[in-house]
Amino acid sequence: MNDIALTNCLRLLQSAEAIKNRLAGEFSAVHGLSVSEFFLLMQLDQTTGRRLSRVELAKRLHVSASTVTRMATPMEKLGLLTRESDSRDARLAFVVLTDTGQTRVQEARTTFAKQAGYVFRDRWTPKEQDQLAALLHRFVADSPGSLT
Amino acid sequence: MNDIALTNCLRLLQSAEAIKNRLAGEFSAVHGLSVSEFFLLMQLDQTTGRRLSRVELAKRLHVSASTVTRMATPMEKLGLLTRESDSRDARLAFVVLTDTGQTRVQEARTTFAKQAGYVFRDRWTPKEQDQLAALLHRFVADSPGSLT
DNA sequence: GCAATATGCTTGCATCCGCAAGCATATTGC
DNA sequence: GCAATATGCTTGCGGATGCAAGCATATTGC
Repeated sequence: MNDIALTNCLRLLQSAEAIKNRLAGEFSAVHGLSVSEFFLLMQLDQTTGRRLSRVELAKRLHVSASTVTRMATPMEKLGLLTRESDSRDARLAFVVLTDTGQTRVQEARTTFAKQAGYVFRDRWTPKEQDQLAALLHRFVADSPGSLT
Repeated sequence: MNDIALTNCLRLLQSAEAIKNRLAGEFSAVHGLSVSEFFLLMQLDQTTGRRLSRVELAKRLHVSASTVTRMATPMEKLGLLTRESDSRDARLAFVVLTDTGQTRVQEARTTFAKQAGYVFRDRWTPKEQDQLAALLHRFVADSPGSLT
């Protein structure tokens, strides 16, 4: 009845919803980026060469390839991203973070960290936050886009 | 730079994405319910009287009121839900779980618990799962739709 | 009592996203 | 080498959802 895994699953999903809703509003207002777009830029920023193919990006963001295509286009027009092709494989179309994009994502990261701080600070001690980080690490450790 | 709250925020959101994607597929195939619909039924099942107003349901599910309207209609047609009105306030339109709906949600809950078990069992010991539950409890404790 | 405001619900519109199909290029089997 | 298959990307379509507007009912201020 009160299965522990069921409970954790529900709590995890509900917590994520609450966090996302809380962050989304003011975050986009400040930097002109949605949380999804911010995650895309973060992935590139933490990759050597600041470039990834679109399918790789899709895997890391847990979205479809078409979503990556549609997310990248407007950000290219804003100058945050560039498109590059591979000389050896003409199918590949890399998404590359520009200098402008890097500046923007670092500013956004500061805001994000501050907001995250508010969310966690009132509920958990630093020690408990470390515990939580260790437990959640198991989940993201085996996926390539851990972002930490 | 490596702010602990930022890390936890990212890990929590990424974990939720991974879990949701993993559960969504086979879950809907077995019971004909999306995860969102299952959550809606769960909320009603754990409420005394098995009925909630639409705005209250919207708050607990972290969705808009219009989404509740559009989610409830097809489930009424399937006989899982009924609509009731309040004799004292004609604006209210309660969403009520039927006996059929209760049977269905309990079956679905079994499947959900089994899937959740697979997700957690391989990564965490029972003791660690208890730790995680305690930590996440802080997040959902103050919201009315804790579902636990 | 009546106007002004608030609340609950629904609907039109825009947006986001996944799926499937289509196209281009690469790799494999013969 | 060439056909068959696989891979990467884009686009059309449909589903889901939030926002703002609209409608019905309740409450408040006078």
